Amino acid sequence: MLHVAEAARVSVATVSALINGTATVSPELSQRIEQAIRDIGYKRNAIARSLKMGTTRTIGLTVPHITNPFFTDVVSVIQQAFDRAGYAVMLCCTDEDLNTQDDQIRLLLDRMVDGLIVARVGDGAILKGIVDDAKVPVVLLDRICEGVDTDTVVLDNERAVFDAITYLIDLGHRRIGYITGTSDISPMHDRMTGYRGALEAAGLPVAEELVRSGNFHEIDGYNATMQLLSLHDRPSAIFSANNPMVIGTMKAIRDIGLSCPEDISVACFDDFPWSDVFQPQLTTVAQPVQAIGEQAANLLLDRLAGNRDAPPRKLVLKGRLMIRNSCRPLGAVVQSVSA
Amino acid sequence: MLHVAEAARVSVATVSALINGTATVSPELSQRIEQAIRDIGYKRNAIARSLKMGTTRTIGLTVPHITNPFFTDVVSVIQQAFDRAGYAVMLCCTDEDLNTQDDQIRLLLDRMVDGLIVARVGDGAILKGIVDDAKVPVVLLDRICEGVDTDTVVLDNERAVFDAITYLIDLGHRRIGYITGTSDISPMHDRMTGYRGALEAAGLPVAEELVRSGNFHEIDGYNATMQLLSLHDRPSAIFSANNPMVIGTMKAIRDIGLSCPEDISVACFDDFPWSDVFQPQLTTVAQPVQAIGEQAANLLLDRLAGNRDAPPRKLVLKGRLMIRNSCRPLGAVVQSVSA
DNA sequence: TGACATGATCGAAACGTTTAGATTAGCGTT
DNA sequence: AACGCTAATCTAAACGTTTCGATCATGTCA
Repeated sequence: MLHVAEAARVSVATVSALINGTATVSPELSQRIEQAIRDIGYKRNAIARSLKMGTTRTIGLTVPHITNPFFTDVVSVIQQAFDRAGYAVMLCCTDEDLNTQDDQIRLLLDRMVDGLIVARVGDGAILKGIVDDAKVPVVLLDRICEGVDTDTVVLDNERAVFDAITYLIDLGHRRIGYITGTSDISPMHDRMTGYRGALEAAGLPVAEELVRSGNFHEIDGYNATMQLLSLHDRPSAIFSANNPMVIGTMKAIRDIGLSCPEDISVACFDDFPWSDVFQPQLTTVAQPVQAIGEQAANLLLDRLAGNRDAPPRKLVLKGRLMIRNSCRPLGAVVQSVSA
Repeated sequence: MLHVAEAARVSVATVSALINGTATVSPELSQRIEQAIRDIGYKRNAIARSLKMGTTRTIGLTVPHITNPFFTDVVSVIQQAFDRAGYAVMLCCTDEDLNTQDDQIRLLLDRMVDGLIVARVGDGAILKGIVDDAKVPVVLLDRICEGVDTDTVVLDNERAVFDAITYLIDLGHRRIGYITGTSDISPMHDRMTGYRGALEAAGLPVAEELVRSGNFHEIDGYNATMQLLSLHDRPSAIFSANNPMVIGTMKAIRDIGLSCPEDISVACFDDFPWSDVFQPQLTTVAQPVQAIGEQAANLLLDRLAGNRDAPPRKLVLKGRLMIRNSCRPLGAVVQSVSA
């Protein structure tokens, strides 16, 4: 900018005024300055600007795994929304690890991000501190965090799983295997509650040997399914509370020589693009990814636009059961007692 | 930092020296400073540091669509690699649009990213300028860019498709539909060359009505497939040069009442996690995503580590044909003349 | 014609770091 | 006792912006 000012024989203040339109500058000088900018190929240094202004027009986004199709979609939507608003997005993957998440949030804050969208957080100490100190606005996604009071958008996980399990019960299934992630994060907890709730509502016992938990990855789903299928009284249906793990489930079913839905019915959480073109077409609980991403982005953009003092807003969205052909009716259909 | 210095009754220079270890500071002062840092909860401002140092420890990454599973995986790998190295990653999606890409690269450069990984670029004017002016190191991914001479990692697209088409020919297919993206970017061009090459090598004619191009999206694949299937002499196999488009292909086949592989064989570019658990299990050309991401990251990290003057390095990786059951043998198997 | 508002421009401080060079104190040599 | 050397610390400039307040010319009104 100094060079531009010199070339145009004006002060840097005038150049700044012209660029930002913060003051009127005469047509004559305007032209000289614009010419100089072109000649020199001047580009404003956003870092210096950020330092002075205290804002970076950058937000931080952390998710557990970008390869989980739910997060892939959400990241995509959020990225687009902020792109439109002129913000850059710094992306971090926490690998479901709390320490990693804290480190990354620290990294993002050091870099002075203007806001944060955090998906699937555990009870991160750092996060709690940030939100309490009200340094930058934070939006929580997909997960409620104990004692952290800030904008949040989550799914009604309990209801979604309740509906899915009830659907299986209505089909006549009585022994329904359930595969969950580690239950210390709220969606997993709530989904589990939905599972138990549906069984209880139908007057069915909750058999603990039918509930298996893993660490969100395909291999965990594989192992869990292997265990379920080798029970002497094996389940007639399996619900996987996590998308990557259901791949493991399908592989285990295949490897053990069974087939879906003939021998065993399968349903899972999170829809994916291929779900209705291949066989079996998986019955899934679809999250409204577009809405989730947009709402999260809007909440944060609203705060960034200056609406700092409004009380925390909690959005709870509904999942949708996508019924396809991976679950088969079992004997006589019994009506369950649904809420 | 000023507050810390005051609290510890030292100069800011001493604080800086301690934090960065750039000079020895006495145990006495060290302790006072560390105490002050804890008391105040001081965190170094990375923006001010960047301004002074001229480096942000941030890189820019642009891809066409993060929802394309190939890019999802590559982004994931790259993100991890830079995370390990202490770099932040700014992610942009170009939606296959050249102007968008130029805008985003400009945005990233304004923010003083230390380096750039650009995937699937067209002949972006901005990009050419950047690389030529040698401001920041750039690594090109998945795509060669005319006249831009910089580190690159690409797949041997021609060979990969050549092999896939040859496989179909070996199965007895003679009329093989081919669905491509817009052919102005090199992978699409090279894949097409592979297609034609395989047909020619087998002494088969290239029927232009069997080649359809779309704009990378599912709907384009759907439309293209509909056209191919309504030809009076329809193809016995379809190869889709892009992953999202093959979903459209499968849907079109289903909607028209045919089935794969019984009525029509299908293969495509880019593998995905579900490919071997559902029916039909798609035969695909798998790219070594892990290696591609890691190599790209390493090339850039190497430049960032100071190796600026080494001549541009071009890495060409091999695809792998994953043969599954979506392509069926057709009549007598004929040996093609393969290179 | 003097007072005054208006509009255009500029000088300089500030944002929070890093770092070169200056200063000071302590200590061993001669 | 004067000297130089080393180690520890500090002062101040710089990075590239934005912005407050000052300056100055010009036109308007009484």
